[in-house]
Amino acid sequence: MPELPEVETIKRDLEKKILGKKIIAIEADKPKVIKEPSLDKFRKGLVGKRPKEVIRKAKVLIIKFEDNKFLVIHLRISGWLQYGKKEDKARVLFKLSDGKYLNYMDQRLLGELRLRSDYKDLKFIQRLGPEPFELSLKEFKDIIRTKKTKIKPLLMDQAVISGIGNIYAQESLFESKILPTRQSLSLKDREISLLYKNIRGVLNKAIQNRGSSVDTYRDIDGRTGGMEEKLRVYGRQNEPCFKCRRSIKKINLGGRGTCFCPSCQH
DNA sequence: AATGGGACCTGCGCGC
DNA sequence: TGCGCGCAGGTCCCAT
Repeated sequence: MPELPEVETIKRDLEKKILGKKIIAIEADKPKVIKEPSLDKFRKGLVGKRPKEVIRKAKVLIIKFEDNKFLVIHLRISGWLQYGKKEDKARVLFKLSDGKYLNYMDQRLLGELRLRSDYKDLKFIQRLGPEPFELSLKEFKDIIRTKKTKIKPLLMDQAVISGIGNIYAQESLFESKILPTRQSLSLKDREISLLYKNIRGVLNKAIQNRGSSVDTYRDIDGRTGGMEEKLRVYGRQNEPCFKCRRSIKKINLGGRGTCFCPSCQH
């Protein structure tokens, strides 16, 4: 899915555009993405209600309504939200009191929508580890030294650290000159410190640039991000490294494509 | 506990 | 042009 920076961008835009606007009607072209409750109850629970708060927890987007119910949206890989006119490709469509629409877009239909009286009791929320911004350097070091696994899959393990996905794990490791295949236990103290700094730096830069649109992700106006042009290693296999000009390589790690510079990263 | 594979889905680019 | 394959920002579940 969109990673932490993309979801944060959506959250901030939604706060500006939909708070206080009543839901007038809901159409579901693909009701399967609504995981709970039934479509009928989902519709009855939301029509007539106004969103009063938008929350982001790692990569999960949560909209709180005036009756204190929560619409929990997990965008997974290809989910995004478009505010404005009605979209033909919307999987679920929320008609709003200002005459506009909030379209739930999701090419691959892997995303999930839930209407619940709480979100904190959801299993996948409870299992989330701290976000990078919630961690002190010391806590980060302790985490890195706890697990016996390769550093890249570790960074992407949401139960350990939440919010980092496949793009920003690669970017953070490239900036830190650390090979994605390194055992986390082998990282030197200064490498962990550098990684800590670079994870925050990469995520902050991505937020400032409104996220990466390398594929289906768009902001709520349907516009691309801006970070995709500033990515330094993701998707650059066979292209020259920005630092040393040698060829970027791509391998498979834990089932995910992983780009790195064999010359700069150790 | 760590790791690998498959599942969930659609759609794109590529080679033949 | 058509077809099969691999691959895609995520995560869960199972087997080893």
